[in-house]
Amino acid sequence: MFTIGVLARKAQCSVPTVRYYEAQGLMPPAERRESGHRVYGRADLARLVMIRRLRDLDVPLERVKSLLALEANGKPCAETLAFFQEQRDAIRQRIEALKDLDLTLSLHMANCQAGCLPANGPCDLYSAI
Amino acid sequence: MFTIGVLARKAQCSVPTVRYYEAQGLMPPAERRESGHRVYGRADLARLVMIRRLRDLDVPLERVKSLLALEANGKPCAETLAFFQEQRDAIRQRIEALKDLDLTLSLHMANCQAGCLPANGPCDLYSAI
DNA sequence: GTCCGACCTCAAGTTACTTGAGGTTCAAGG
DNA sequence: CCTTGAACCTCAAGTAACTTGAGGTCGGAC
Repeated sequence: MFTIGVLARKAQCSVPTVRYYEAQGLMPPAERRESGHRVYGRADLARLVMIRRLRDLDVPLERVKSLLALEANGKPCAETLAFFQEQRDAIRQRIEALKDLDLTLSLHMANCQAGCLPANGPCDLYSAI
Repeated sequence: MFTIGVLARKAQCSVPTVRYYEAQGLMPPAERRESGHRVYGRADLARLVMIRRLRDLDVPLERVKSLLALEANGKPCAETLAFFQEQRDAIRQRIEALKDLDLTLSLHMANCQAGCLPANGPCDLYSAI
């Protein structure tokens, strides 16, 4: 059992974001202390982490919401399985794109250091494309 | 020389986005035909692609703008070099995080297929965390 | 007991686009 | 030549996902 601040830190997001998710129905209404302060448990953290992961992949909140609802309703697994497959493919594509960009930047930086840093002159950003 | 539609397609973004970037001063005011239609060249494409790449890394538009301005002003290269280094580090971290998530999803899917698909029952989303 | 950091609510602001309305322009076919 | 549908134009308004701000309460260390 922990506070919203601790929850947010563990899930790597801001406190207002957690409250926002609750307001949007992505997180269940949190239990409260007498004082009105929210209290969270392990399940809440798990759910929040999952939301954040999906958001990192740019899955819209609405889709995250319906996916979580799907799980809660105990609907057939095939639907979520298909979704995960899709996400995994997206991840792999993204990894490839990032590797490509990494290489591009490295080349650009090498050019930059070789030709332009000694003279302290400008370097051509577009050469990186 | 090509139209805004062709430019957008080549840079993998929408036509309104290109116009938006122009309005925000990220793209230079495009040349126009008599008709008022915008006309673009290779340099424009290069610039737009760079903007999109940086945006894919969640670099805010303001930062993209100042970076491009830096290049245009012919300021010392060290500043942009540092920026690229930073971006490259971010990319590498992101690749690692994505690989991790990929593995997690794969494991989850395997569980899902083994334990839950035959019975067509629900599978626990949180087991993936 | 008091003080500071963490919590509360509610409203408004921000970023980066997207969508819609209402109207020209271009180019391929009849 | 004419027309017709896709692509272009401007300007205003809408959207997603947060973030920030104002104004106030709570908790626990000194």
